[in-house]
This record gives sequence, C-alpha cells and structure tokens, in this order.
Amino acid sequence: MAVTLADVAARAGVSSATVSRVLNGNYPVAGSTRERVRRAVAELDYVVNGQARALAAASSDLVGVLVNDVADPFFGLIASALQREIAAGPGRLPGDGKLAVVCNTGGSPEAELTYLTLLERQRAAGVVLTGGAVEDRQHTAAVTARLARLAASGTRIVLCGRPPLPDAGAEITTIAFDNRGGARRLTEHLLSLGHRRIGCVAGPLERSTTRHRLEGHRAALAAYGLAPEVAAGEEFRDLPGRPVVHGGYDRSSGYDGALELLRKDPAVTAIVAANDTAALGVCAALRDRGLSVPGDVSVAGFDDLPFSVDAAPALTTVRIPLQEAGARAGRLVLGRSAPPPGAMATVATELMVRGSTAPPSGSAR
Amino acid sequence: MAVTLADVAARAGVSSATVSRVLNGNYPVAGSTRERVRRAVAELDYVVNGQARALAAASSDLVGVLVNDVADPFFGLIASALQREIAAGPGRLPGDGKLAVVCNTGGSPEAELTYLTLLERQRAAGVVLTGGAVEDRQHTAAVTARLARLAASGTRIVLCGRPPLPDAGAEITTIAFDNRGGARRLTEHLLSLGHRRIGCVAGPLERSTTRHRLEGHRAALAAYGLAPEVAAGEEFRDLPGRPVVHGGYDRSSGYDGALELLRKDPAVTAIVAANDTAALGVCAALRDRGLSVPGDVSVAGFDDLPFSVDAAPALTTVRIPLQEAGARAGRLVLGRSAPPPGAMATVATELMVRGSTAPPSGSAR
DNA sequence: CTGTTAGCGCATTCAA
DNA sequence: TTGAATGCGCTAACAG
Repeated sequence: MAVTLADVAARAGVSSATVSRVLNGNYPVAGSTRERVRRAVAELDYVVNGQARALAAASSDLVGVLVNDVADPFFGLIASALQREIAAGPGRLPGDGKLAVVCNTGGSPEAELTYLTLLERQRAAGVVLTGGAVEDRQHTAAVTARLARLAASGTRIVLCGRPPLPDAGAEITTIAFDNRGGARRLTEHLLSLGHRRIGCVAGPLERSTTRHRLEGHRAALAAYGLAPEVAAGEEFRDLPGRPVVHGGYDRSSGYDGALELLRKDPAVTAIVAANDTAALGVCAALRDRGLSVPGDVSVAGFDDLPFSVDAAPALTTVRIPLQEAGARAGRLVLGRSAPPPGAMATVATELMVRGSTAPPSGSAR
Repeated sequence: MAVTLADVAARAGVSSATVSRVLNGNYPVAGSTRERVRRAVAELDYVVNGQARALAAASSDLVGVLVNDVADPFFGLIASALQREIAAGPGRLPGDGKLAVVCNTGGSPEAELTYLTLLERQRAAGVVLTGGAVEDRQHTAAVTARLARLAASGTRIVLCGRPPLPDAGAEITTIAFDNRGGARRLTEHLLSLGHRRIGCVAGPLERSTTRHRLEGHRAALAAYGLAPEVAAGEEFRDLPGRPVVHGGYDRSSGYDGALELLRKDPAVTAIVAANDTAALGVCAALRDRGLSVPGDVSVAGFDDLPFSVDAAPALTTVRIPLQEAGARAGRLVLGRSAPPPGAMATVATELMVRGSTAPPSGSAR
C-alpha cells in the first residue's frame, strides 16, 4: 500500500492538516514542525496522490495539448516549447509545474472531441488546440460547445495556429498565424521572378490553414491581374481553370500531388506546396520526372521546418515562429501572461528566399 | 458547478450506485433502467470526474511517455505510434482508451526524475521511458528505485530504446535497439568502400546510445585490425588516437563537430555522425568548407529519419523501426501483449546505403 | 500556529 | 436487480 498523508502525520506526530500545509506551503507553520514533517516525508518516501488532491481542491495540474501529429515537426516544435514553458522552472518549487498531456488527434475530428472529453473528465487546468481547424459547420459547433463548457468550468483554453472561434465567448484566447499574408508574399516572390503558371499542391481544402494559404496565394495573383479578387465574405473555392491539387501535409501527398499537377498542366514553372514536408515530396517527384529544381520548376514550401535549409536545393519557404508561438500559448494557458487585446494575437510570418526558387527558364531572353 | 453522478441519479430516479454500474458496464443492470440512465446522462451532458473515479477505484487512465525532445522526429515517431496504440480504437468504447502524457525531459536527468514523481503522484497506469539513458551511476540508481516503486504499486513500466535496468526486478520490460550491430554494419560498409580514416561526430558520451554506437563502430574497426578489441566488461572509452568528437544529437552539434574534427584530422575521408540530424549539420559544415559529399568526404547518419532520403545527397544511415517499436511499447504498457521472454526484446536495425557514402577519392587507382 | 471536522465524486461493499 | 453506506486521500473551513 502506498504511503498516505496520514502515515506521514503519524510519523511526524502532527495532524494530517499540518502535513498538507507544509507540503503546499500556503499557510504558516512553525519552523521546527515543518522540519519534522519534511523529515517524515523523506523517510517514508511519501508522494502526494494527485487525484485526491485534485478532487479535494477541485483543480488539477494537467494541461492538454491537442496536435494533429506529434511526429510532424510543425507540432513537435510547438509542443516542445509549450511544455518547456509550463513545466517546473528553476525558480519554482520542485513538483510544482504542470504536466502537459500531448494528444495526437491524427487530424480526426472525432479524436479531437474524444480527447476533449478525456480532458474534461480529468478536469484539466488548461487546453491548447494547435494547428488548423477542420472547417465543418457541425464539427465546429461541437468543438465550440465543448470548449465553452470547459471554459465555464474554469479550464483555460488557448488556440494556437488556428482561427478564433467567434461564438465561444471571450474566454478563449487565440494565437493565429498569418498564413494568408505569408502565402501572399510567397506568391508575389514567384510572380516577381517572372513565373506566371504557378501550380499548387495544397493541403486538404477543409482545413483552415489550407484555405488561408490559398487565399493569400489568390490575392497575390489578383494583384497581378491573374485571377479575380475574392470578395470579402464570399466562400473560398478553387478556380476551375487553375492548376491546384489537394492532398495532405505529408511527403507522399507532395509527391503524388506533383505528378498529378504535371499531368493537369505540364507547363507550370513553379509549384507552391502545402508545407515544407510536402515540398520535399514535390521536389522528389520532379527529380524522378527528370526535371530540375529550380532550373525547370521552382518549388516553395511553408513553415520553415528545420530540415528545409538542408534540402537540395534549400527550400524557399515562409517562416512561422512556431517555438515562440508555443511558448506564448503555454504562458497564456497558465494565466501567467495576460491575453492580448481582443483575446487574439496574430503571429507574423516571414518569407525565406532560398535556392529552390529562381526565374523561369524561358525568362533569360 | 459541474454535473455529478448524483445529479444523473436524481434525474433518472435511481441511486448513484446504479448510475455508476451503467457507466462502467461491469455489473448487471436491467435494460429499462440502463436506458433511463443513459438518457439522463445525455440530457445533462454528464462527464465522469476522472480524479474521483481514480481515487475510488485506485487506478487511472494516464500513461506517461518520457522523451528527450518532442520536437525531435526520433521521439516524435515513437510517441505518435505509441499514442495511436493506446488511444481508444474502433472496437473499443468511446471514452475508453488511455491518455498519453508526453513528457519532455530535454535530456535532463533531474527533469526525468521530476516527471517520474509527477506521474507517480498521478498514479499513472503505465510509464514508458524512451531513448538513451544517461549513464551516471547515481542517476541510474535513483531512476531504478523510482521505477521499482512505481512497478510495485501496479504501474506498468516499459523501456523503449534504452538498455535494460538489471537491478529493477523483472517487472520492467525493455525494448532495446540494436545500436551496436547497426553501427558496426555501418562502419563495415565504409571500410569495405576503402575508407581507413573514419571520423566520428558522436553524441554525448554519457548516453547509452552514444556508447553503443561507438562500440559497434570500434568492433568494425577491430575486425579490420584498425583498433584493439574492447574486452567484455571493460568500460568503454574513446581511443586517444582516433578522430572522435562529442556533441549533441542536433544539427548544430553536427556542424560544429565536423569543423572540430577537420581541425583535429584534416585527412578523414568519412564521417559517422551521431544521428541523421547531426549528419545534416556535418554535411553543411563540409559544404561550407568547400568539401563535397561524398566526393571528398563520405557522411553517414543513424536512425533513418524521414527527411534523410531528401537530403542532398540522400543519407546513408541505419534504419531503426521507431514506429513499430513505439506501437509495441504501447501494447506492452497496457498489458495488451505479453512481455517477451526475459522481459527484453531487441529490435533489429538495417543499413540503408544511399548517396552520401562512396569510395574515398584516392581509391580510383 | 495547530488540530478537528467535513466533504470533493465516485466505486464498492453489504443488504434487501 | 437495486439502494444505502462506507471510504479512497486530500484540502479547506472552523475552532482553539
């Protein structure tokens, strides 16, 4: 049987309440008593029962972090920074610090809801949802309802890298990424190099991240008169004429997507990928087709994941400060930093021009 | 205030015990009663309180997964597969399924112990420790003691990718990686290509993974008569004469390590890196020094992380089936699969020869 | 400053 | 098949 508070109390010759006070340090206790209790704790190798504590105090030291895929560096970087932030730091008590529960949804809406239930059941202190949202009215409503309830019961909610949930009340803080702006600058870069037939190997259309990146892309094209403007409020849709294919955010989606794109439009001189991982797949497909990057086709990624700089050629991409965002989400979910005005902050993105993009081959006239 | 069992019971016109029975389904309840309870649960949006349940039942649905760094794909792949395995699957009840708590130790022994305390406090159902261990007698003893206590209190312990803990009793199952064999085959590959001056940009010497890989490396050299055999039981140590430098498992360690290595021994024709990530850094350093890979220097990695195939040139490396290992660890920690004989299994590694290794330039005679 | 007393919400006896 | 009663280990009033 495990050692309990009562055992420690007996050993130290005090009441269990006193032991509790010493442990939590939130109440005055005489120095000598404290010493005696400390010794008893050490001698018995006592470890608090978190469940009992949580039950009695109606609080918990669990923070849930929902990610699409831990194995994806995009989420890994966010989660890692977040966890570093909420774990016990140097100045804080040992054993203080929250436990981050990293939950892999695999991008599945059902898994997302399941994990939210599990976290609600654990009375989590906070929940952070990372990455793009699935844009399905019904699912959004379900998530919103769940989050609203969690927030109402005192759980802090932070959205990191996903659009705000307007109907969920002001309880929910959002850290959004400027995917639209980044994508726009990226496409402008390609246009300024002289590219006119730019293909997209995009992510799944139902994800907000995909949509925002495509909107940015379209805005750049529109500025060059190559596509109609998208009116505000209008639902986004792929233009029938344009070379766009959809897939996942993984390498093989990039590979397959590039092949499909070349089939649809063999004349593309540049390809914008869903993210860096997919861009690697695009490059591999082009290589296998005997096309050189950027000689025959320029390729651009997104996110600026660590390996992008080591790809061949190094990937032109859009940098998102994932670690900073994760750390900030960590501070917010602990209530250690004040929410931004409007409960919403947008993280800027930065165009990183590298070797995978160049003027189209015909442009050396 | 949150809805409790009692609320549901009142609504359904039964006792709370009955509701509990319906929820857990481990006791006969009349069909009509069950239906009534189910409806009350749904109407009230009731969610079990995990803490209270755990306290009363003396069990929990948390599984701790200790990793050095979530942002590192090595750990990401293990954690992702593990979590997929322990989460509620299709055939299982919704709300069943354990929560994986991924804990980032950052490679720090103190953090490792802190997290073990936190998990013990949560009365975790299981704990998986992944990746190489820090080989410090005192720390090993402390971890062993902690794990033995956890095991004694019913927590299942699995070691994944780290050597077995002999003194901890048979309660602990180990899934070890054959780092030694893989490293040996890798070095043999280089030797068979004709390399004789092979440098190592290794990981931290105090980590078991580093040591095992260096031992395999040395064994290959010894087989070619290029280094003395290491006697069994002898403590491993770097040979004074050999070009070996130590660093971390990250890219910049690889970069810095390669520069240092070139300073120590400009004549190396091949470099074995701590892992693939470090290998990318090594390649970058060589490139910056005007050396070509594999023209001037061959480079090899370890782990076969996803990006290795897209590096320029593609990395020769040693594949570890991380996902399979993670999934297996998941099954073991749930007790869903029987432990291997001797409570220990070794996962085979496989040499992957790609473009980053070639015969030394002088060998074309 | 310290001890006593009630629960926190649930699972699980023991009766009925 | 169901209900009443008890306790899991701890925190938080409330006294002293």
